[in-house]
Amino acid sequence: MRDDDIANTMRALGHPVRLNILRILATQQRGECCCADVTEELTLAQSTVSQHIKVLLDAGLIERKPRGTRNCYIVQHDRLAALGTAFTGLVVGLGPAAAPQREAEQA
Amino acid sequence: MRDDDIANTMRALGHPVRLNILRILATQQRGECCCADVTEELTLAQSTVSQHIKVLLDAGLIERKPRGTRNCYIVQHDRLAALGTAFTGLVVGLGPAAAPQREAEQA
DNA sequence: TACTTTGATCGGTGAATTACGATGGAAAAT
DNA sequence: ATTTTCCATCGTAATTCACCGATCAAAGTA
Repeated sequence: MRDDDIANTMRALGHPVRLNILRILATQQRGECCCADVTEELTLAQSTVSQHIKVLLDAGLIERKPRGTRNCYIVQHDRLAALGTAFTGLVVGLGPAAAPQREAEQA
Repeated sequence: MRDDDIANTMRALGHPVRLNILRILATQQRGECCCADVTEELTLAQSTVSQHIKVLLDAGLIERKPRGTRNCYIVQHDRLAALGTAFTGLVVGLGPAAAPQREAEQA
């Protein structure tokens, strides 16, 4: 993962609403979670939510899964793990301390 | 660390130039590293570099240390560690897998 | 064949970001 | 005291972001 990628993914996570969306997606994942579900938990317009979702999508942090008339989204844990790894590498490279370290992922 | 903080810090890291600055700061840290040093490694204007530094500063990722006529900057490893922890917590909260995990820091 | 639901996408607006050169002020050197 | 060095900050232009309402296509339902 090179700097541009890391920066991109970081930026995708660099908005509270998107962190929230990720969380909503994760917690409701048992039942599959579509755009409408997310929207109704966030006081934002559907188009805005859709746009945030697109950002997460482009960053590879979630995946679209068409389900009949609706689109469900699932968190890409391996992508998150990859970022964790990259971050670790970065921080390790940065010096004496503070190296988060991932340790497990994708089924 | 709440969502806003995480998002802010992530956004600060969400630019390749800033990742670079962080790295430059870290590697040259033996000698202390000031704005001019950074600037001459990046094909960017001094004012632009200064601005990027300010972003990192505001995010608490680096610290300013006045050294006579110049300002030196040092990476705040504990802050990086804090972000690592927060990220870990987030990812853990997000589900089944992929939990980066930090394990050491500040002298 | 309508009609509805879902959600991506378009167009627009205002705010923020990124970049630059120029200014100004503080400390060091002369 | 004057000059030089360093760099934060200001002003500005171009770009991107965050948000909205409106629209349109696809798939399901009547």
